[in-house]
Amino acid sequence: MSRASDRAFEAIRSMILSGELPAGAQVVEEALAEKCGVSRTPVRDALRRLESDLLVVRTDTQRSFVADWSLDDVADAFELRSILEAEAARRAADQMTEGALARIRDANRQIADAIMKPVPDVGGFLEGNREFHAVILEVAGSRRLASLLGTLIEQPVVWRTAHHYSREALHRSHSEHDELIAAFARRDGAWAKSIMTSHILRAYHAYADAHGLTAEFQQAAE
Amino acid sequence: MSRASDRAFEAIRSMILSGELPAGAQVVEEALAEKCGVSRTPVRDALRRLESDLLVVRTDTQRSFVADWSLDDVADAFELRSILEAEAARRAADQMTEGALARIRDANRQIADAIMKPVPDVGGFLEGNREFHAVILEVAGSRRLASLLGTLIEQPVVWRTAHHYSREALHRSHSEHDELIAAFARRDGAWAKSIMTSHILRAYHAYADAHGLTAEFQQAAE
DNA sequence: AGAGTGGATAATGTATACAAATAGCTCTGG
DNA sequence: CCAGAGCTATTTGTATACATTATCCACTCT
Repeated sequence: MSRASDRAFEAIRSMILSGELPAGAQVVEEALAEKCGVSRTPVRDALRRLESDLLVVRTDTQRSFVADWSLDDVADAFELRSILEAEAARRAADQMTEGALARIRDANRQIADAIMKPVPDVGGFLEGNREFHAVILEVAGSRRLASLLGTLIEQPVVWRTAHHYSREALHRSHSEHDELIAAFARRDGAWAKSIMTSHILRAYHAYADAHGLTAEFQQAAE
Repeated sequence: MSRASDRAFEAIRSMILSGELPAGAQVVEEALAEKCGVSRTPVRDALRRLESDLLVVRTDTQRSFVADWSLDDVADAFELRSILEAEAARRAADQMTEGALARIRDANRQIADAIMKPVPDVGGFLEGNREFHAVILEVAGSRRLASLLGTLIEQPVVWRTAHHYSREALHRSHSEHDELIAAFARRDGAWAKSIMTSHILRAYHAYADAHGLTAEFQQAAE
């Protein structure tokens, strides 16, 4: 990870996720190269990787821009997630081990800690949430499925809008995780699948609500 | 498409799909550069793209190899396909238009032509099959879903082993397509979904059978 | 005034040279 | 004969210069 292209990748990625490079902004190789203190070569490499992570898009004439996901795109991503992860939950319930269950419980404990604070620790929530879902995918067994999903799940849209989730949404998410844990503990695949489906859809609605508000705020500010 | 990196991409891709670069073989930038008549720079670009298409994998120490999909990996890919495309079929049935239906029928007619020949035209079959499924995904409406699936569906494993499918498997596939068309014509989503699920699973079994035979032949030849 | 053309500007594509890292081999010591 | 250290050859990473292509703007011609 000490390679220049890796550093450039991380740097640009965090610029995008933090909003320093806003959605739709053109990304210019040389400007980023200077900013990262490397030459254009590793920056080009990093941009290709960000492109396959769907964080950057290129026009037909090779210009690169920060991906600007439409509401429909996001809806598609959530729908994919709900279909695939529900199936993963079903399989995970069948193959659940005590060790994995413990890791899942730990992840949800981390989420509990994060949301109990006076000011919710959104970073902690997201990290716990990532781990929670990652373990389920891992137990479900499909490595490629897991990596594909990972790309979608950690998309910047979700990341950025998580900060707009309401306190209620965070708590509801936590208690739904508890329900999933119960389903896993009983090895009840059908139950797990059903809960996961509504869990993801609820997350989508929380996103849509938050985004709607954000859009209004932005309009009002102009 | 006249860029050197595009030409390199196509050239290397066809080397892989044709078997000229066999699964598991190391791919060396400079060797390919010379072969393609370009410098290493566009070859590096092409390799990154092939990597995100899952045709090339890299070790932790940056060496690149032609992807060598295990039977389990292929099973995962088929499973993903069955889950996602079944859902797509359900949605496509609800939103089917006459124009799309005509394209689907055309695609299956192309398949019929290909398999009726004295020596089945596998290339024609694959092309018709690609179009058949592409239209369904298109009608289902999710662009990102479609592009993700496209990557998986056209994987080299499937491509290469299609030549080993039995005559019966090709004909069965064609008649299952006819059944799907009937389901679409009736706008019967549940039916379409159910047929699609078994259609994909049957394709997987055909693959597994063909692969098993191939493995035996290879062993016998050594 | 508007459409279209031309050239200046900015951005990306490509080649090449060199640096760094990895893999494979030989040689030594036990 | 095996294990391990060190060297060599191979391969990839990075910087830089130059070529190519796209964009933008001013200018002309109708």
